[in-house]
Amino acid sequence: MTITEVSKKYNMTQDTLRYYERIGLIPAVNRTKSGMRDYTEESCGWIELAKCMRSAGIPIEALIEYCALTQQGDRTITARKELLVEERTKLLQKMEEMKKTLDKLNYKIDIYEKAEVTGVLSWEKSDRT
Amino acid sequence: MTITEVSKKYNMTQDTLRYYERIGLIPAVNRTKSGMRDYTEESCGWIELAKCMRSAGIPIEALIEYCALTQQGDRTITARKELLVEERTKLLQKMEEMKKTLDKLNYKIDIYEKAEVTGVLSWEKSDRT
DNA sequence: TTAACACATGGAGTCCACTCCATGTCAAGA
DNA sequence: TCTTGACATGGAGTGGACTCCATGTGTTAA
Repeated sequence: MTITEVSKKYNMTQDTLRYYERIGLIPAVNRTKSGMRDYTEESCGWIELAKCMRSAGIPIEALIEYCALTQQGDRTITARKELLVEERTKLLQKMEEMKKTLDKLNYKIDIYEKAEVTGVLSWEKSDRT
Repeated sequence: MTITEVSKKYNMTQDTLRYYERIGLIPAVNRTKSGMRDYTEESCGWIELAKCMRSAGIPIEALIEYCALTQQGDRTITARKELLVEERTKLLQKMEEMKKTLDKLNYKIDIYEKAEVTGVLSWEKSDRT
């Protein structure tokens, strides 16, 4: 696949695709004799993984590390697993933060909705923010 | 409360506290006659809200807007509610993305754990990333 | 009253993750 | 063959969110 096709498939810019490859977030992509990128099935798998991880805010540095480990063969399996476990822990923490924020948002929206009907903002104690 | 006390209470740097006030993410804080910040209960409420919202990645711009609306009185109640609803929608979307990523992470960690025992990476089809 | 330390301000610097640009090569249709 | 549009590379620029710094004033304990 050409870079244009991949960028359409995953809805990512060509610049981002080249950037990810350049910094080693995905392994080097195959080239045609003339130097054009020719994405394989496996390249696409990496792109998809990168997109998924980045969409959840997993830092680029961790993904570069993971990609590097992968290219060192099966002896890095434990290291890779540990890296992923660590990122999972951080992700879970972020999700908890977001859940708290969601609750706060729901609470405030509820107060505002009531106020639209009654004309009165019924905040709890000193919570007039 | 002094800025040092507030920064300890919320575990935020004084620089961040001043920064938030400077950009209007929280309303202007009271001052002593000599110009030192003197945080009230309500100021603290704003700090807490800012910290909570930012920890979930709500953009600073939206929070500045919300703060500005709040200072324009009750006639902005609907606008404030709509702003919060919009941010809630985005937050929910992010949480879904994260859930997908979490599933992927769990799947991969599982494969790596099995590989540590069996010595074989049992990826599905072309999913060797 | 005088070190030593807290606080204030405005502006510069940093980090992350892209995104854009200049310049040059390659390819495919008129 | 010529031209136009896709692709390549290296490097510069951008936006968001802080974080640091220089300089000046305030405060307080010995």
